[in-house]
Amino acid sequence: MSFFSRKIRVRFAPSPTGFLHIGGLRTALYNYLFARKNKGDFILRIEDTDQTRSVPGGIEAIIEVLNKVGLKYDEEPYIQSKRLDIYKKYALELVKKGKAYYCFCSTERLEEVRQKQIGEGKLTMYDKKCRDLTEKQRNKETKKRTPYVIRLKVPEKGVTAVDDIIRGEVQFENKLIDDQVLLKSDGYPTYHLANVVDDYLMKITHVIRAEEWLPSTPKHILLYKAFGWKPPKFAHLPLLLNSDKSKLSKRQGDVAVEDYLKKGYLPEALLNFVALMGYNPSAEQEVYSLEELVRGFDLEKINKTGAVFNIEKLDWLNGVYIRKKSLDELVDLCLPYFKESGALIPTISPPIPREVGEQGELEGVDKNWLKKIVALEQERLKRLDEIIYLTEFFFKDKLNYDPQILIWKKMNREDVKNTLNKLLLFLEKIPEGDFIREKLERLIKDFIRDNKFAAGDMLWPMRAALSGRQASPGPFEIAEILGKEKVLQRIRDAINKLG
RNA sequence: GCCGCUAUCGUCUAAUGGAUAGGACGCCACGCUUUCAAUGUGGUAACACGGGUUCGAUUCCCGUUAGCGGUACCA
Repeated sequence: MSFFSRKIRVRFAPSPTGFLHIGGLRTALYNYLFARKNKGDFILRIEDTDQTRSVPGGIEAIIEVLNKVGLKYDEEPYIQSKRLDIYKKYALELVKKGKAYYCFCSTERLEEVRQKQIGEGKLTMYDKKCRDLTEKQRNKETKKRTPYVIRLKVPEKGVTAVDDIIRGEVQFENKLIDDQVLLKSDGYPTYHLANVVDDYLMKITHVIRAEEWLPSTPKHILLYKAFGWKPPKFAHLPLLLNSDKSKLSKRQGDVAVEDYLKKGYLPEALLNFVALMGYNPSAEQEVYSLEELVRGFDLEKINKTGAVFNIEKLDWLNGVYIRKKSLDELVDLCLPYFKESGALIPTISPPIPREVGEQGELEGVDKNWLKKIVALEQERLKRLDEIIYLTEFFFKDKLNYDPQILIWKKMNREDVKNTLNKLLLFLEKIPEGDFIREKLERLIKDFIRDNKFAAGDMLWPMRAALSGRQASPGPFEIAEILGKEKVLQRIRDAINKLG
């Protein structure tokens, strides 16, 4: 950093529409990465200048999600609706300078003008009726208390160039730029005014935002010029897309970060995933910690193309992060899902084998016991919420399943029944204390060998009987968790089912 | 309509004026295995099209096409 250069300052500036959009998360993340990489500041600014669209609790929702995913911002969040007088002051200043003007046109008239223009196949722009009002005309309207807005007096000639870090120079003809409203009739600023004034006041050095803002950037640059301020640098991020390539939206899947969190996507997976939609700091690596992302971050490397949100890859990545968790962490992460599902309510799963561990009981269920269950599914989990379905059969007394699944390959009903009967007799003789995975495995495998069974002929029906599932963890680990009594019970049930 | 942006496997991406265009997800096959998963190995699949520039273009330029974004007293 040279002696003269200012400290890097960026901001994330969402509107509180009720939830944080996944695209917003990516924008926030890139701002964060850029700030951290450059030892700068990352500011949160709430752009709630549309009274009709602000949702109660919207601000809190955004802050909560940012906290949950660990994107820490510097300073207290700035709330634009609390800064109304500032924007008004600056709007008036522009009027005084002759760079903006009062407009008394009603929305009805504006709509008429627009319709007429559409009918004639012309551009839909304000017709500048009030642009050159005399002071007399103006005073007349003011006296009548006609509602007004303040509009920017956009130059009618020339070109405004945006120098974008990601896209290079983009030019816009001034004559195609509308005389933008800066201050609305309700006294609130529009996005354009508030954004420019705040970025100036908050000493923002780099505006990193989504590509949808690129077309309004010349308006912003014109505003900086009108004020006599130096514009920040701009970087317009490629959009996040639905699979049909339209801008990522609800209707085609979840769009709220909160929804992903609820389903059991881990914050680190979400950040990792979203970071890679736009660029990759290296050629081979796919899994990045936040620190690694910071280290490798470079605005110039971001590509220009929109990125389709590919949930399958997110699922894979989330699985990677789940497998990296320690068992203790994972159990804690799964706990809310167990609780919500009611799986832990003892009435549903009464006598279960207990080892009362030092961690104690949890709503009637021993945590060590729960740990064993979670351990079995760790490598199968893609989302935390799947833990419920995956482990359901541990908590139930009666399993409901089609007896057909008990039948392995070319065996028939009778074969399976006989096999299970033999297994039952054998297991009955095994002492309860030997219902430990390794021990059971050795005993049963010996038994299989001694009786010249094919392993699958015995183990498949056993596993299916214990789980009631086509696919599940192996029979020995399930047996250990269920304990002798339940194991025998389930095998008897299976035999009965086979008729 | 007008303005703007963009174009590498189905998807996310890497790289390059000269390479068999690399990785990941997905999918397929095989190995491991009692199933599933995990894991290992291998495979599938891309430079939108047409002109230039150049000894040589996926890469640079122009155009076409397509996609997307914007076109509000919404952000």
